[in-house]
Amino acid sequence: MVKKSSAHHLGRRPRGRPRTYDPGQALARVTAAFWDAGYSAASLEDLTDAAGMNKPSLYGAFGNKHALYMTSLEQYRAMGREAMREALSYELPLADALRRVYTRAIEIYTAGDHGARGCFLIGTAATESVLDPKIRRVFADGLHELDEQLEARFAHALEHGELKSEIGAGDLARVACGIMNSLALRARAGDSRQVLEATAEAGVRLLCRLG
Amino acid sequence: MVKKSSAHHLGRRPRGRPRTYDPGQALARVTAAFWDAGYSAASLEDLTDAAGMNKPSLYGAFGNKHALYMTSLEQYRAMGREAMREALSYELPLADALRRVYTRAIEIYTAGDHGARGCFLIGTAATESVLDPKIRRVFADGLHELDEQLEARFAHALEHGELKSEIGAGDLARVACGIMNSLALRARAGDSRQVLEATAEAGVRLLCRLG
DNA sequence: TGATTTATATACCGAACGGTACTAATATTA
DNA sequence: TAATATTAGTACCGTTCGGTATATAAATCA
Repeated sequence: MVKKSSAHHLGRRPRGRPRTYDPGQALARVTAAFWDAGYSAASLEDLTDAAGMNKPSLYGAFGNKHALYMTSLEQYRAMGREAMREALSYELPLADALRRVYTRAIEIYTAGDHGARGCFLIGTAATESVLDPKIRRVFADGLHELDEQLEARFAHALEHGELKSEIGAGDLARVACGIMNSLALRARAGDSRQVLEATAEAGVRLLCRLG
Repeated sequence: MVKKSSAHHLGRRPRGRPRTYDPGQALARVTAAFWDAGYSAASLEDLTDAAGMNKPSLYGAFGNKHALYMTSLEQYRAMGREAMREALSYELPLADALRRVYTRAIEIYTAGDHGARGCFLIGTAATESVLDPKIRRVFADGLHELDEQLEARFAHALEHGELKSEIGAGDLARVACGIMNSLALRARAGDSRQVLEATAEAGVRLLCRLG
């Protein structure tokens, strides 16, 4: 694993030969490789090429392939959590907040050197989830975390009279999350940005009882 | 590929040694193996074990691993198309028709010897879709085929005054499809049947303007 | 400057991969 | 029953897999 000595942390160089890579950047490039190919199909050579590191260095920094992937997933979840937190405004009207969420999601899902890749969790962890309980745990946690962020926003809207619905905040959140999941899948399937945006807008209208 | 001689087709035994396997059943078992592990992680040994066939026989019957997977996908799509066609009644009210669609989907998604596996396309083809254009084509076609089945039903409802909405049938269909996609992902993530059913019901209500 | 520490780089390991010759078995046909 | 056709089964092919032993390079510390 990547260990920072206190010396390095304080600005003084650590003892041995210095790294030629930035751990966070290397991990992000590894994530990109996993994102394209999936966990099983991404070979260690793909990953070292992406990271610009050789195998022993990569192993020394992040452990074996499985541990590296788990770390990749955690980094992605942290990014996604923050992106959603920023987008899901409590000051904008509910519909506008949801629009920001979907717009930001579409940005993430359609980026990628080899074309749109959707959501990293959905695109790679879902496949492994049946036979790998640890990956399933992270995948499920990722879905539920978004559920909870959305549920809090819907609960706020229901409590403040911004939205009237017989459907509870939890169920509204799961539907809203589902629409986002669907954007991820459609992006990976190659659907156009226009289709993604239209689907998101229809979802917003249904959820907010507009139109 | 599996070839049937005209003699066999007419009930007369073909010339050589007879098969000890049923091609359709073997393919279904291969599908189950792919469904659990994904395309890349399913080894040829996994597949032969599942099918009860040895490697040369499997190759002779269906071609190489990629061709076998494509055939698997096609068989699944045919099953799914028929299941949706049956469930999506034009005689029942729209909400009840959608309920049947989601109920049938949940049945398929939660079956599986190693736990719920979701949708075969979403659980396995989505991952490969970025780097494999042929798989992406089948994956996208699968999504769009369901879109069209649903769109036709929504268009029918709008035309016959069963549903009033400013949102077009196409967008309604993509949202309805998205909710089903989300059921597939949540099933694979291990969510309970109860959660899946509640999410589906909330989707039906939103789509049909109930509650 | 020599010892120590840490990272890089090469070369290699045994195992598993997808795929295939080759042989044996089992049926029809002539 | 001999010839032919088709399948089943074994054993093996070269390649790639994830992972590691070993040697070298580059820094600090004493």
